[in-house]
Amino acid sequence: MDTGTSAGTSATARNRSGKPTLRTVAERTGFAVTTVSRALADDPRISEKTRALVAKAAQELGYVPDRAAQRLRTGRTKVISLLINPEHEFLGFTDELLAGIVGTLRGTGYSVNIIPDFVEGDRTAPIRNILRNNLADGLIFSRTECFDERVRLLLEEDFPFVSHGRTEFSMPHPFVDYDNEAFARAAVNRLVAKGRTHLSIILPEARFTFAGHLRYGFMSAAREAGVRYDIPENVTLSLAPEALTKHLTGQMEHPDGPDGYVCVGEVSALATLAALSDSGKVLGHDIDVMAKRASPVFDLLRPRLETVYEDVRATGETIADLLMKRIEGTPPRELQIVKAPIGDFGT
Amino acid sequence: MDTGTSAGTSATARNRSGKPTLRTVAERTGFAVTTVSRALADDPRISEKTRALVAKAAQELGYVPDRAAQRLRTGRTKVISLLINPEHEFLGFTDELLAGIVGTLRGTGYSVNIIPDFVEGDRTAPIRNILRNNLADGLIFSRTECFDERVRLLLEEDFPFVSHGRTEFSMPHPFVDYDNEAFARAAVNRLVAKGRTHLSIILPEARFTFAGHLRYGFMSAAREAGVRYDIPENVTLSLAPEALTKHLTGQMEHPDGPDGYVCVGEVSALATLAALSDSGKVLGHDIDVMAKRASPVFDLLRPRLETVYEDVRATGETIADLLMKRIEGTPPRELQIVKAPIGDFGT
DNA sequence: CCCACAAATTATAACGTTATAAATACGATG
DNA sequence: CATCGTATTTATAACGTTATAATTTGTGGG
Repeated sequence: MDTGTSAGTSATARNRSGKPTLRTVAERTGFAVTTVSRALADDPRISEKTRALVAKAAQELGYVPDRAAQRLRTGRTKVISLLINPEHEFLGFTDELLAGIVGTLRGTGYSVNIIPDFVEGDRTAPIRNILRNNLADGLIFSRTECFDERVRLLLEEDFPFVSHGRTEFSMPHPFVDYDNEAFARAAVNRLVAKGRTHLSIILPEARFTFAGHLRYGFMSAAREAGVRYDIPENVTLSLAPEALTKHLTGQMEHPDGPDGYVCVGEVSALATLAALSDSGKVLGHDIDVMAKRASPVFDLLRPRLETVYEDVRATGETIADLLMKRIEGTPPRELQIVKAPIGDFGT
Repeated sequence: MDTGTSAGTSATARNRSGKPTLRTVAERTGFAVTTVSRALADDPRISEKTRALVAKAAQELGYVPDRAAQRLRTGRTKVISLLINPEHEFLGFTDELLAGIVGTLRGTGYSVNIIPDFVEGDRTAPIRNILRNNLADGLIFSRTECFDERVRLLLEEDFPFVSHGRTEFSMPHPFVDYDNEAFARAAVNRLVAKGRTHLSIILPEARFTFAGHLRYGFMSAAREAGVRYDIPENVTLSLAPEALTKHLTGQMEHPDGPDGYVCVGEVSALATLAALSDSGKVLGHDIDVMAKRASPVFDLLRPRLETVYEDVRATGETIADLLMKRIEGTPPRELQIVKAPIGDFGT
């Protein structure tokens, strides 16, 4: 019986910090701690009536399970680790990815834990640490390489993860990627349609898988269209922005330079616009530029570029979603998604 | 005695997952679990000799303490929570702040946990959750308001935190802020020195403390210089970027519009440049713009703006630093830092 | 050689949870 | 009415650590 009037007056057990535990709920309801634990987990071995009673009492007491205790007992951390890189081709890449991930994980009980992924040196070190110390139930990372050590290690250890970007391993693993080949093709085609005959692109470092996709899409579309193209060696998106600008300016000032550029991200696009300005060329007249944008601030750039959209936030949401499924046991082969470019150049 | 040759062959206790625990180290060394625990914590009650022996054995076995168990026993989580906001006046603000925090916390054993801070609704909700579930040992957040509910709550609960930005409460609390008043003053002075006589600025929403600092610096410097100034009502940095551009374009097209702008961040600066372009005005001729930048990509903007630098990454480092000190007991009054603008306009 | 006292180590319990095994209660069956 | 099987509940132990209290060891003084 619940008196209803004596809330808080009974001498129910409370721990040192005053927070209710399973024991508090047990004493309040008269059931054993084990029963309460099971009732709250909706264990079918506990009768419906008891489950309802316990749920009500827990609610009234404001009981929430202690994460550390659950973790110690079960070995599950309810933590997802995200490896973050300091550098990206997009501005605010991490911001957006994180927003997507965190937004999706909201209400699942999982929290997101940030681990720096300093690209120099051994990229598996932070992962080994997570595995060894059992710091997370799942892992997310980006800047995936063709033969990514991290993927190899995680597959070996059978640890749940979703990568942003594919690898070239034969063994399937969960990933969310963007169709960079399609993007590059579309950009080339659009430049060709505008009458451009000499195209160029600055690629990411070759070790990253998407560099290959971009290169393939760019080259094959250019060949099919029968236009000339240049892909500079030794110049990648990893270079400092000013170095990119300097390179592009030099290229543009050359009498026989490219008249059409494909830009893989915002940094690249800004560098191209700067070079355009520095070399005195006029967008749409001397040169055309097609870019991929990931953030709405791109619309603030002048002169306006023709772009398609890569929704990094949505990517984060999908990644979180797939990771939850992976943790629940869905096989890797069913957790591979390639997102199409959004929108059409020039609209 | 250590045979030296039988590494791994002895039947030392290992837990289910095969990871060494205190017990493993205890059996290996012959000491009690308690002794090992203390030895590893460099407890002076344990003799030097024993400490060395235990340390060596732990090292050899690859022992690392179990976080969940420590957390359950001590109540300390070794976790720092960071509330992140989806919107900011800087591009990649979270990226940079996070990089600073995570970089500094590296090697301290603390990890960073991300909590979304959806500005609509009750901003204390996520914090209450952290307090109730004991999910962290310390808290970091930004976008601090003059009378910030979060600060009030955390002070009340005596929970360690460092805010990015001050409040106007009389009770001291730890914070790291940027001297926005000095920035605004300097920007105004520079515009005046360039002969500008009618200045404007778009401020953050008034509830944020730094809006007041900017306003005060801007207004008082303008008054002292005896120049006209405009601060639009109902137009704040919270508006969508296009709305900002539209507003600014309208202002610039007005025959009696401002001839000098102070921009508080990159979004604002980009909007101003876009408006400049859209209204056909020329930077340096019709209008001058002074901005605060936080990222190196700013250098890619054309036309080039005169800027000072706010180092958000360094801010993150300082915040993490202060938070560690706060957790160790340093009083709040000693943990208040205001960072000066870096660099000089026009250099 | 015994005792007091400090130094060093150890035993025990507890943090809050869940897995395992054991114990009840409840009908239905013969 | 004894018995069995099932449904429901409970007792016990354990996850790996650290705080508290108890014990052992060592040392110098009388």
